[in-house]
Amino acid sequence: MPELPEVEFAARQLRGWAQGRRLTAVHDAKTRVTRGTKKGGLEGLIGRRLLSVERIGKWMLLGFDRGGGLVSHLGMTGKWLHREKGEASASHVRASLEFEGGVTLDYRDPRMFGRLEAAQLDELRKLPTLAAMGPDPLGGVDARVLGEKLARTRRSIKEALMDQTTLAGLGNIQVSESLHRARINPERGANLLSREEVARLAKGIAASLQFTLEQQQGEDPIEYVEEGGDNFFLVYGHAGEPCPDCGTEIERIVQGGRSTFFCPHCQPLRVRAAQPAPAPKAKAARPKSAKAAAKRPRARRRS
DNA sequence: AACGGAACCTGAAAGC
DNA sequence: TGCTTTCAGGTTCCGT
Repeated sequence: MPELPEVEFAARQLRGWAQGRRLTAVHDAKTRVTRGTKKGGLEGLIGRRLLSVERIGKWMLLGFDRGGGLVSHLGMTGKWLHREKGEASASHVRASLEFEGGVTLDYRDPRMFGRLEAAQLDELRKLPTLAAMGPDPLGGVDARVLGEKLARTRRSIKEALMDQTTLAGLGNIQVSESLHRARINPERGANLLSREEVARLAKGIAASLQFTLEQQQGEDPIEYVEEGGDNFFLVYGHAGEPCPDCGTEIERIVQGGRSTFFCPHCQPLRVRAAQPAPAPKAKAARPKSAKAAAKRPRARRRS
């Protein structure tokens, strides 16, 4: 699903496709995606030029001339698609923006967890969620600031990092990946991490975001892991498969109703002296097919 | 105030 | 084979 790297990629695509162009028409189906839209829907933006695309965590803020604004959240399944004139549109398109020069941008969102709302740009900035957003971790995380935030909560580190006021833009995937890189167990108390662990975590977060962003290149629309895209992640979606570092089976647990993936050997719950990795049993290969790699085990039914 | 959990939504996959 | 059930997840809302 779209998290910070995917939204950053989407923002760059939107700039390339439409920045500087004037909006000539909009079509938006009346779904909950555009719920909350001020009267007049997106039509109020017609005739205005797209000046800027800003990313705030997983949100995007599009700035138009004369103070116009459009806020976009991709939810779980949303994505912006560029469509040439005459090209057939995809399924589940909830809104379309037509710009001068034959550029049409479709907002596709099968599960409708996304959101599009037009209003004055300065009004949109005041939306409670946006106003409360924590620092942006792309490009580097201030370990001291992060440590101060974490010290104030007794939640698990997994749940604390999912909170957008801690850092803006981390989701279920990036949190699992970052904790693995930092070798921290997801169930550890956020306020109980050592200074050194927080420093490792800050580095792990930045590294994971950077790595994920590097996987998205070119003009092609993004394919999310859940859709069968390549699962290049270290632990996310790899339950039951060997840890890439030590070969131990990666585990899946549920925290706050969400899946967490981690390696019990590299990320022990109790800090202990370094132990040798279990005898590397003939380094079982990761499944090659994207489908198989993306698959995660279902929760076992109780009998 | 901080936290936990349900609701929202629909396609895909598992279960029967 | 085909119908039914379960599951995923970001944010919001509500109850404790």
